[in-house]
Amino acid sequence: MNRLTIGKVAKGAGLGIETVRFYEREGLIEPPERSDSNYRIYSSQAVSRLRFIKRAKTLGFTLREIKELLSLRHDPSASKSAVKLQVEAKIEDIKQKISDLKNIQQTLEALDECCNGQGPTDDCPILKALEGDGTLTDKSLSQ
Amino acid sequence: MNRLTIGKVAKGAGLGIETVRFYEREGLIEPPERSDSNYRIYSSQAVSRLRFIKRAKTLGFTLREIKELLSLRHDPSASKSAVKLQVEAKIEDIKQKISDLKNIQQTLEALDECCNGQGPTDDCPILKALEGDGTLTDKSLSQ
DNA sequence: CTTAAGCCTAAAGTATACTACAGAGTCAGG
DNA sequence: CCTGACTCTGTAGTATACTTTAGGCTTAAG
Repeated sequence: MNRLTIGKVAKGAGLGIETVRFYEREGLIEPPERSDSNYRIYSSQAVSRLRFIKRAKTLGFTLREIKELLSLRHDPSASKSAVKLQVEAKIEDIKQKISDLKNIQQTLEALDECCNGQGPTDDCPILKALEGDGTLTDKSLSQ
Repeated sequence: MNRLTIGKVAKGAGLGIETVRFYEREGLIEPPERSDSNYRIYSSQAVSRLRFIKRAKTLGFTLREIKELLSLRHDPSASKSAVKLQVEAKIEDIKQKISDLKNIQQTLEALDECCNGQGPTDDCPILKALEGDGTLTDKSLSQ
C-alpha cells in the first residue's frame, strides 16, 4: 500500500512540491485522494506519471502536448485506432523537430568551420554570415 | 535612402514595429537619432543588425545570447574564438536535443508497433504503457 | 484642408512554466 | 507536550519574448 504525501511524490519524481500542485491545477495529473486532514495522498503510480511529464518536458514537449499524450487513456470514446493515430501524429511531430534541429545544426557547423578563431571580431565570418546581405532594394524601403 | 522611419526598418528586417522598439528597450539595438518631430530615424545599418537578431533567433539563440554576440562584435578586444566557442556550445546543445528526441521517438514507435489498432481502449497496449505500470514507461521514459 | 496612415510614450496584457509568499492547520521525534 | 517540518489554499511574482491598448501628435495623399 503506497500512501505518499506530496513531498515524497515530488522528491521521487525530482520535482518541487509547488510544481506538483501546479500540474494538478493544470490538469496534467488527477487530483489525488485526500487524508482526513485534507493532505493529498498519492500512490507510487503518480511518481511514474510525474517522471513521464518531466522527461517529456526536457525533450521539448509543451505541457499542453504532454497533457494531450497523457489524456489519451482518459478519453472514453477513444478507440485503440484513434489512440494509435494520435501516437503516430506525435511521432511525426518529433521527426519534424529532429529535422528542424538538424538544419540548425548544419548551419551552425558551416559557420563554425569557416571561422579560424583568430584575430579581431571585425573579420569574424560567423558574425558576417549572421548579418546576411544587408542590401536593400528601393522597393523594400518605399512604404 | 539612408533615413528610415521605424516602419520601413521593421519591414526591411521582417519584424513588427513594436518588436523593433522592444529590442531598443532591451538594449539589442542602439537608440537611433530622432527627427524634429521625435520620430526614430535609422540608417540601413540598423536593418542589417535587426536581420542579424532575427537570424540568430531562428538558429536557437536567446535574446540574451544574441545581445552578448552583438556586444562581442563591437568589442575591439574580443577575439573571434570567443564567438566560435559560443557557436560550438550551441551546436552541442542542439546535438543533445536531437539525441533526446530520437529516444522518445523510438519509445513511441515501439508502443505504436505493439498496438493492433482494434477494439476498445480498455485493452490498448499504448495506454497501458502510458499508465505507468513500470515496464515500458519507466524504463524508456523516466530518468 | 482633411483625413488616413504612421509615429510617439507608457503601461498593461499574453502565453508558458513555474516559484514564492502569507497565514493557518497537521504530524512525528524527543 | 512541544517544536519543527510538512501540508493546505489562494494569490502574486518571475522570466522570456513579445503584443496590445490608450491617448495623442505628425506626415503624406487627395
